[in-house]
Amino acid sequence: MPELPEVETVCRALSPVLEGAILQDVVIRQFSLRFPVPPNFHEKLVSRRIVKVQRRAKYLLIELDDGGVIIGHLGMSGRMTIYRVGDNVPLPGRHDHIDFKVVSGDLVRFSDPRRFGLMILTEAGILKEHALIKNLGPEPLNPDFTGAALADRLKGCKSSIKSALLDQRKVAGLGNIYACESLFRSGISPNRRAKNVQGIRAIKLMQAVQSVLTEALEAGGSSIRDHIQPNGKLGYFQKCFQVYGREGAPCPTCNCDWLVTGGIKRIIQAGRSTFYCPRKQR
DNA sequence: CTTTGGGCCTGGACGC
DNA sequence: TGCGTCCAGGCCCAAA
Repeated sequence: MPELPEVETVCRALSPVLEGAILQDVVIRQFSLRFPVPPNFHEKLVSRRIVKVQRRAKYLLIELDDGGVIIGHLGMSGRMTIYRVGDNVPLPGRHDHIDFKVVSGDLVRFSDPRRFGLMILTEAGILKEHALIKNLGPEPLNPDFTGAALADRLKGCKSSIKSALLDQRKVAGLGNIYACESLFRSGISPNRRAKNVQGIRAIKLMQAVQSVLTEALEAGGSSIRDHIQPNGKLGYFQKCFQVYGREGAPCPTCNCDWLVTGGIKRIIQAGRSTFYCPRKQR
């Protein structure tokens, strides 16, 4: 499911429930995720107080009062569901891998049918050096990540700009959907070499990235396939997609005759689908 | 060093 | 209804 806006939505939903809460029990039903859930996961968490819930790139970071940190990732199909005290908590299904129960009676359930997600432990003091964290690029919604900074990071990069946007070392948090949408908004061809996205193009791209992510966040993320917010509401940014998943549809902004042009194209780059308008994007 | 492609998993959509 | 095929928002890792 989740790219930056979806993970941020999850993070914002979890924060008021978990921050300050003491973990009463952690039930692990499935240890086999992208990386195994560590054997001491339960022991390290129970009776600890959660002090902070944060996001870095597409990772959730849940910090404990003893300096422990849970690194969580939702993979492609991961979901967090919040049950407030008194809510009816359904019996766990086969994909409900971990329950975090806090003393107030609230419960957070991690589910992930495809098990590409992960839930592991580290320590706050060494978090920044953790293999999963240390190579992450800057956060695109950080205001000091400018077009010039992006251009600098793309220097010498021989891959396509589309593939570069998916590289978490260059920009953290973009996935296939928001990479496609950002390129469309900025009028840049996904096939352009990344190193040639400089100057005004890089500025426009960075503005597009930030506006797409901000609007998606305001919509509660995109609900395609099974992504829903932890409160059960559907995000609705998928209604705003201009190219993603719209192969053959007329381009929403150029008034070319789409019966002639064929409208939005789908191509494969580095094994991933890219959607774009060849007329608007150069 | 950089870049690409395979693989990890399951479920849903589609064609026959 | 059932079966096979293809596809999916991510990321690690081996290979080129």
